[in-house]
Order: sequence, then C-alpha cells, then structure tokens
Amino acid sequence: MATGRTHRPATRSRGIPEATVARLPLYLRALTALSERSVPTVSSEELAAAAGVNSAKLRKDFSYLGSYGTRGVGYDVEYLVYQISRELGLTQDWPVVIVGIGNLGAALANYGGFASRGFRVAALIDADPAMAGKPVAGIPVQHTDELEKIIEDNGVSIGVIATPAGAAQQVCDRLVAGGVTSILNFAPTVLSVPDGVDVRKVDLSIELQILAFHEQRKAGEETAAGDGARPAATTRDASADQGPDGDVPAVMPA
Amino acid sequence: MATGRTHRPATRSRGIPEATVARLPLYLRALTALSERSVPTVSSEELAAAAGVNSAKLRKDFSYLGSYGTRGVGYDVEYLVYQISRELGLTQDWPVVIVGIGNLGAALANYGGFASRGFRVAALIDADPAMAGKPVAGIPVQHTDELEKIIEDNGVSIGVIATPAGAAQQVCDRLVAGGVTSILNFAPTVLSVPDGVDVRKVDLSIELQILAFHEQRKAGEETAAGDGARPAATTRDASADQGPDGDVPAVMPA
DNA sequence: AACTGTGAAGATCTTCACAGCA
DNA sequence: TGCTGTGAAGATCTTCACAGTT
Repeated sequence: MATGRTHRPATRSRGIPEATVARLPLYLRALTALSERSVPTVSSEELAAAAGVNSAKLRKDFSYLGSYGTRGVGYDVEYLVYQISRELGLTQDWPVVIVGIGNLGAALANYGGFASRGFRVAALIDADPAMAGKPVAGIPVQHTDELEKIIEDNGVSIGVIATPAGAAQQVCDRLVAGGVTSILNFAPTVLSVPDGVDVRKVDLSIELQILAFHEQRKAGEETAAGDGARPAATTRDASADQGPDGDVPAVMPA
Repeated sequence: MATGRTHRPATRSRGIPEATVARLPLYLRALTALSERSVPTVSSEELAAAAGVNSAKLRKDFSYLGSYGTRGVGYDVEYLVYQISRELGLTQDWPVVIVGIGNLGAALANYGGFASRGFRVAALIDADPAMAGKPVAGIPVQHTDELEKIIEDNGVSIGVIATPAGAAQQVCDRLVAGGVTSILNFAPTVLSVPDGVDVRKVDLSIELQILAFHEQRKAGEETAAGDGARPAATTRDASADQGPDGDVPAVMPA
C-alpha cells in the first residue's frame, strides 16, 4: 500500500482520533484570531462557526483533549490556545528544511504562518548551483550537497519537498537517511519511505480534479432534478481525511 | 458549519463515495504513467501499489464506476484512463482563473499538471497595478478590475485563490458574483459562500502542524513502549478526507 | 438559563474473504 | 488458476440529543 510499507494499527496515538488532530489546527487558528482581539471566552457554537465546523463535532473533538470548558460559559480562549498548542507539539521548536526553491519553495519560505506556529525554516536547499548563496525570504539557499550536514547540525526532523516529481524520491531518501522522520511532499509522486516515517502530500492537480468532478455534476443536475434536492454549498479541507492507516499517495506542482 | 452554509445530504452524487472521488486522480496519475510506458493491462495489486493504496480499496472504488476489469487478467490501462477521466469530467475543457500572483500564484501558473488534465489557465489576476501586463508562465497578468469580465468571457467556473488571507473573502465574493461555482482556496481563511458553490482548501501550516503532532508522539514513544507496537510508516493524502458534508475550513500561504 | 461533555445512533469508509468469471 | 467484483464485518467519523454543571 501507500508508499510500500505497513502502517500503524491506528494513528490514534493516545486516543486522539486522526480526524480530530486534523481539525486542531483550524481551531487553533480561529482561537488565535480571537486572542488577538482579546476575546476572553467563546462558546462551542461561536468557535465552531469561526472554524467552519459544527459545534457538536467541535465539542466532541475537545472532549478528547480533556474537559477544558466551563458549562454555562464556554471555553477560555488563552487556555485553549495553550492546550491545543501543547497537544500539537507547537510549544517546542521545529526546525524545517525546504528542498527545491522554485516558485513554490519560495512561496513556502515566505509563508508567515511558520514562525508563529513553532516552525523555523532552518535551511533552503536547491540542486541548482546557481541558486547557492542567493537569499530567499532572507535565508541563503544552500546546495543539496549540504543536505545531510544541515539536518544533523540543526536537528531537523521535518522536511518539505517542493522539487519536480523526478527528484522527489531521491531527495526523500536523503532526507530520511539524514534523520528526517516527517515529510510534507508537494511533488506529484508516491514516496516510498521506511517504517517510522510520516509523509503527507499536497497536490494541486488532485484538488482541481475533485472540484471538476463536482462541477460536472452540477451542470448535469441543472438539466435533471427540478429543484427538490439541489446541491448545497460545500467546503472540504484538504487535510482532514488522511486516514490513520495511511494509504494515500502524494502530489503537486513544482 | 464550514463556510457558514448548509451542505448536501451526501455529496455522493450518483452513488460515488466522496472518498472514492478523492482517489480517482491518484489512480489516473498512476495509469497515465503506465500508459506512457505502453503497459497494456494492470492488476488491482500492481495499480494499487503504484497509487499507494491497498488493492481491496482500489477494486471497491472501481466497482462504483462499473465493471471495467477482466477477471483473471486485470484492467485495460487505456480504457481505465478514459473511464476515470470521463468520470472526473476531465474530458472537457475547464478554464481556470488564478487570483493573486505572488510566489504561490506563479507556482500554480507554472504547474504543468494543468493542461494535461483538461485545465486551462484562462487568466492570471492580481490587485497590484504594477503587475498588470507582466507575463507569468507566458500569460499576461491582468488587474482585478477585469475579474468579472474575464469570468464571463471565458466561461470560467473554477477559481483559485492565492491571495493573502485578508483579500480572500472579497476575491471569493467577486468570483462567485461573476459566476464561479468551484473554488480552490490557498488563503488561510474560512470562506463564506452561498449554496451551490464548492470550496476546497489547502493549507501548508495545517499540514505541518499535523506532522508535528505525530512527530511529537514519536519522540514520546521512544522513551515509553519497549518495541511491541512501534509506529509504522504512514502516508496521508491531504485530499482524501474532505467529507461530503463539508465542514472543514481552509488555509495556507500567500 | 446557558452551555459543555458524552452515550448512543447513524453514516461513511475500509478491509476481509470468497464467490464468480475468464 | 488468476484476478475481479462485492456482501458482510469492522473501524472510524459525525451527529443527535440530553444529562450534568455552573
């Protein structure tokens, strides 16, 4: 399956469902916004609306973390921010390397959501010697030759692959050999990794194809169905699913 | 929920489960690769390995499309490519507009996976007047003022938002007003859209946070658990989940 | 009265395991 | 014999609905 390996019986480490883990960042984002507006407390209803989920789901999700709310009142914003951050492991520093500094790699390097969430771009790496030394987002690009050394020196455990598909597996192998155990893959390839290594993939092409599928259905329904059951608005999150038994491949631009 | 609207009772338009739809692009990619190597047929086992899923799941997925395989033999590659393409609506032309031509927008514009899958970048749009006329990926950037006109003139029904979070909702509203009914959102915001409009979101920050969660667990387990149940390799697809009742928010860089 | 926390029901998705066809 | 197609079991996720707490 997946990348050619076995998967854990259930990713639900310590009982938190994978689907819940995938939503914690959403709650965190909404809570952070409230925190910046100095809102002291929120009800599950309000927070759910801000995060784009329904309140029952949110309460159930939080129940896996513990009883952090107050009946009749709601949740303390600051406290929840802390609890969720801790749960996600964001209270510690996560040095990250980005490999492949094309437009996408540059976009990622410039992404502000990093630092604020405990992530730190330890290095930008590209195979093109001409890129070496060139600063992107204020960080000088380093050559692929330095990969292993950089990983070790910085204690990097998370790597981002933004290279063309052809180079992805090779880069992946080197990241893993160097000690990286979590990979975010933007290349349109199914990566093969050994046990113990997590891979998440993001693929623009796939997202568009899924949209096209539904778009096509809409066009069809117009002619058919009178009006009884019309398609309703839908918002899907490209992060949720990724099942606990991992079995889905990766993808995307470069 | 989601963007503040209701969702269809079940996105399973015409009976195809949402989870299956999310995997069709993966199969298509694997099949295309086989096709290019002139491989005539594949077994569910082989194709599943190439796509990174297990074979039972793949066979079940295909069973929703119809009986396209031959017992004792496998699936005809070309035939399957056609059937899946048709099912996804990729046999038709999908003009797409990309709004927000920063690094990410440029990366998307340059993404080759577009054209080969029926998608055509009809226009690149940016709010910065200085960008107007500047060619990106061979296509001249146009100013936001032209948005509605472009959508109408090209019959665009799919829009990609790659703007900063602050501009996303406004851009979204204009896209919808112009007639777009499917949106791929890269901005870290929960978009509010009327019924009938689909939104999918991709958020780098969220993906990293999910990785961090598991990474943290790994570190913990090392000290604990002897070796009985060690975490195994996992590959998650950031596209799968997006449930049929849509309820997940969006996110990402700009 | 307001709102959380959660058992239980329902829906969806995955995996098994084997009948059935080439 | 080999491999697909699928009913049925199992696992996970979502939603309901209300008891419990402030």
